[in-house]
Amino acid sequence: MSSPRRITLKELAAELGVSTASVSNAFNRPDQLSPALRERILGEAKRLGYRGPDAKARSLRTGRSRIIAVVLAESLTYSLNDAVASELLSGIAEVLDAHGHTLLLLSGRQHASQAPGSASIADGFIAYGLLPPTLMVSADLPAQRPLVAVDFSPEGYPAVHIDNEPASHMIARHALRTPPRRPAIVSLRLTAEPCNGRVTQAHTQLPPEQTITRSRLAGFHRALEERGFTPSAVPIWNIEENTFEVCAPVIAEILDLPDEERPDLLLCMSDRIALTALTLAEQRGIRVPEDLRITGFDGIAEGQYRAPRLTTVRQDSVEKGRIAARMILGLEPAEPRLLHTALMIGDSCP
Amino acid sequence: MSSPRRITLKELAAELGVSTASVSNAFNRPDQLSPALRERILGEAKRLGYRGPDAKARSLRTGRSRIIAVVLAESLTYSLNDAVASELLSGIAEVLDAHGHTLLLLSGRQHASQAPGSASIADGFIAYGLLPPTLMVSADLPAQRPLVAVDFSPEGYPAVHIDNEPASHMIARHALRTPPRRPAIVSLRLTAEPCNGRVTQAHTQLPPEQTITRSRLAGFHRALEERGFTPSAVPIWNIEENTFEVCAPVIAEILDLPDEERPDLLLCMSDRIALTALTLAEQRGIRVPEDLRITGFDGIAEGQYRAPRLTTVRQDSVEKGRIAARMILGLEPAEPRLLHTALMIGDSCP
DNA sequence: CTGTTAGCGCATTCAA
DNA sequence: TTGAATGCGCTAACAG
Repeated sequence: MSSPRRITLKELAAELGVSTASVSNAFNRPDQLSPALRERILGEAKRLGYRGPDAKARSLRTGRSRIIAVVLAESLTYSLNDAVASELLSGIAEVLDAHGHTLLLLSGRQHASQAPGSASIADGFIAYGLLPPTLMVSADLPAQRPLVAVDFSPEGYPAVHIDNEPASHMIARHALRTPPRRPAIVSLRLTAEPCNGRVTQAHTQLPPEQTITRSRLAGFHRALEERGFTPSAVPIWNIEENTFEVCAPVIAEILDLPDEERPDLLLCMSDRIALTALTLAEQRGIRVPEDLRITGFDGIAEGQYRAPRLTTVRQDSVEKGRIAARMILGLEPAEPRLLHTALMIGDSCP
Repeated sequence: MSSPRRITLKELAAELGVSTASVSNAFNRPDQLSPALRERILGEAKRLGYRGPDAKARSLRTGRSRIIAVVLAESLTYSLNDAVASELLSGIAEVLDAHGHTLLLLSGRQHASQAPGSASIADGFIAYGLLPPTLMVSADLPAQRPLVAVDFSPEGYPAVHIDNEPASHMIARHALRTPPRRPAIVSLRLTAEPCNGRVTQAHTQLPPEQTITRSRLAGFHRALEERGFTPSAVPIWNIEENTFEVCAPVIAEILDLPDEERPDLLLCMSDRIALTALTLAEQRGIRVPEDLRITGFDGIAEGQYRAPRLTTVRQDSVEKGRIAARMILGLEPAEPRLLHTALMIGDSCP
């Protein structure tokens, strides 16, 4: 079965006895040729199975591919299963779609090792949570390609953020209205060295521009201080990956502490963490919120459908994606943006 | 701010006083030049900010882009929020990543209208749930590009499926062991005309090759018949989109029927539908499984973490994605595949 | 081991 | 309104 090589524009032109320019125009600039000829060309094209100009050649020639790459910090496998990342992608996809662009998914890891090539096909980049290594080959060089950052702040590029510190302060403040005996914090990727468990003095924390976690922690700490707690005395457990599987053992470690040591308030940095805590607490017969109050962060749908409903901070990740996409398409100025969040008081921490 | 035009391979070669071939080889075929020269080239490249061969030109020249497109039946916005579609994408991404390929996301709709161009950049296609219109420009033409179908069966292409009919039969058989008084079916995109509500004789059903729903219905009906029910007497409600928002009103309609008409068994064609039913039943004080038994389909994580745990059929969408990806990369023969499913007996229908 | 050369398929000048 | 010519940046033959 010899593949009947895809017909080219040139061949189509030859077949019709017209110039390649006319065929090109028939597809790209209808006003540049007579309707009659255009119709004839399009008809013959369809008859011969010519589907229009080849994207590879077209993008080489024009320099534009109508492809925007999204570079994700985590693996695609992980990101696609994360509600927040998925929502971000939804928002991006919505805008790109509406403007005839398509979405290329890259992961930071893959990107670094192999296939450093396919990146340069994109007209622009949206980076989520980290700066793609291939783009910072030499940091002192001027920005070479349009890039918008989401949830981190690389120097020299516009970034879209939510108000992490105030949001965290707000929810912690709410939670602390009812004074806990033993508050605790469950953070997400806070430490420089991977750590699934209790954070100690030995751990160094990631720099604030590399992780939103630091801002969230700052917000928690400010609220704790205001309520008369000593922030440094409040234990922190850390989690490296926002999945049930990774969260569960850490949460179990917390919940299985002796009654007199077990926290009665968990300030969690994501809804996934909070939901895992909710599930494991249920399994152990720990009552929420009577014995244990839990707060989340993100406002993902799953946390609002189940009972008890999660007390959390809602961030609009879809909108974050829309804005990033509009920026990269030049539909709005590429300047730093800060989105606001909303406190959602559910049943897990009334 | 004049953008310092990206340096080209040719310019780099000139700068170094070597041929373009050597530079190309330095990046693509290390064994084709002396380590010394290669090192010199790579060093200078880094110094000048040359990131390697341009993907656009490279793909034109070689004919391959290392990009695989996934064409989704629904909008990207929808698909990215659907657990099953996300899992499929995860599986695909996992394999593509591992082999240095990247993932281009296309939606059937967008694809049809605009940007028919960017599709031809892909080396191959994985179509989920529908045949991309641009690919069937003339059906009688031989298959022009590698394509693998998932969850539907276009003529002339390999397809990856699960055993929908036996799986549905299996779960319905289980559910009917405890004879219900009033069983009902909640289907997903069963009808040719969009319908969110009760399905009547006036509705025509989609042809089996276009929707897996028909197979699932057949499985349910076979089990009903075996248990002495008249399939045609069992009411069907249909839902067009697998989201809480769209499911909720239809489920509400069912649950708000007078007690003596309300079904006491819901055979749902997706976990999302079943979970919505679970949530709405809870809100109404309808006890599951005492007053209402519910079965799902898919085996998504969300259904297994919550209480009561969903009785469902688990399909491995991730593996489905892996297989499709391996086929499109030529890592395994492109022939029809049928994946098996597993009955998961939870609390919603013991 | 290194250099020269000829396109990949197309969009866009410019001339007719 | 149409056609001929040029090269986008690169890789793969081939020649040296």
